[in-house]
Amino acid sequence: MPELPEVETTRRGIVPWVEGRVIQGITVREPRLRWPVPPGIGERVAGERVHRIRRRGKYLIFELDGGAVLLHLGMSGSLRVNPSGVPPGKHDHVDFLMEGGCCLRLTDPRRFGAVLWAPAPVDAHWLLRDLGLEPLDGEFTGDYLYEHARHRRVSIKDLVMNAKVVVGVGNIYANEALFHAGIRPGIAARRITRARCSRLVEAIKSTLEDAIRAGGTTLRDFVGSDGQPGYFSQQLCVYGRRGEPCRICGSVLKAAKIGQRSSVYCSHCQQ
DNA sequence: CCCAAGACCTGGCGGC
DNA sequence: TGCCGCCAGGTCTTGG
Repeated sequence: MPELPEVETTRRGIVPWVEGRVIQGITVREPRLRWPVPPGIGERVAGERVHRIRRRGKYLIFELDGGAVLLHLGMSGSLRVNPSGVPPGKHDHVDFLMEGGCCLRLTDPRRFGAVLWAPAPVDAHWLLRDLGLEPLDGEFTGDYLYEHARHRRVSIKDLVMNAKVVVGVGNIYANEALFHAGIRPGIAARRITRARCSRLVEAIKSTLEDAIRAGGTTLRDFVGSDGQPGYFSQQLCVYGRRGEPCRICGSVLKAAKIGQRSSVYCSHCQQ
């Protein structure tokens, strides 16, 4: 379920093991991910130092000389640091063998993840170039959201999940942020006032920050990169709580399909 | 350009 | 216990 907080938690977990170290080689057991893992990627990156690991939306970017490895966890991916020599499991598709002997392992049962090479300038890569603002960036404001919302016929939930507007807001945190902002997920974006856009932007920021602080949400198959689960699931107000009482007013939470995705909301607290 | 729906995959769950 | 249909974190692609 990696959304932005899970990806950021993963990034922070692997930085001490990867940043500043040389990649000795890559083992690709299963190249059939969202896009095929490029056949020559091992030769391209072997012997290169990872200068920095940064995040853009839900992409992890390993910056090397002359380009970067782009990594996406899809819907079911996770990255772990293993001591080398741990036998791979069925869904352990790619290993990065690091200087010092540890092994960064990508596990992804559904294979919606990606491992790609992006030549410099990395941000011009076709997967990155059209991405919208980072939600935690100061440029992401109520006015920015309002300008993107005011002529759009899609629901406000679809709009905040649109990566061309703002990155990193997936189904879980869209539901949560709309609850905290008191906005029904199915309302047309064009009907949201500037003031409510501001409230929603603040809710998106605080929800993501709280989730990062908690180490992400634990759902089914996500485990933090250090092998420990995150704790944000204990703070979820609506996601996965259809039929349960609202934590604020006690009303039974309702569910609806919006833009093909399940949405849960409180019909009393959200208007 | 905008929007809705389809596509890619596997695994877990509830129901019978 | 076994099988079947449904559902799930994402997001690119297609067609209207």
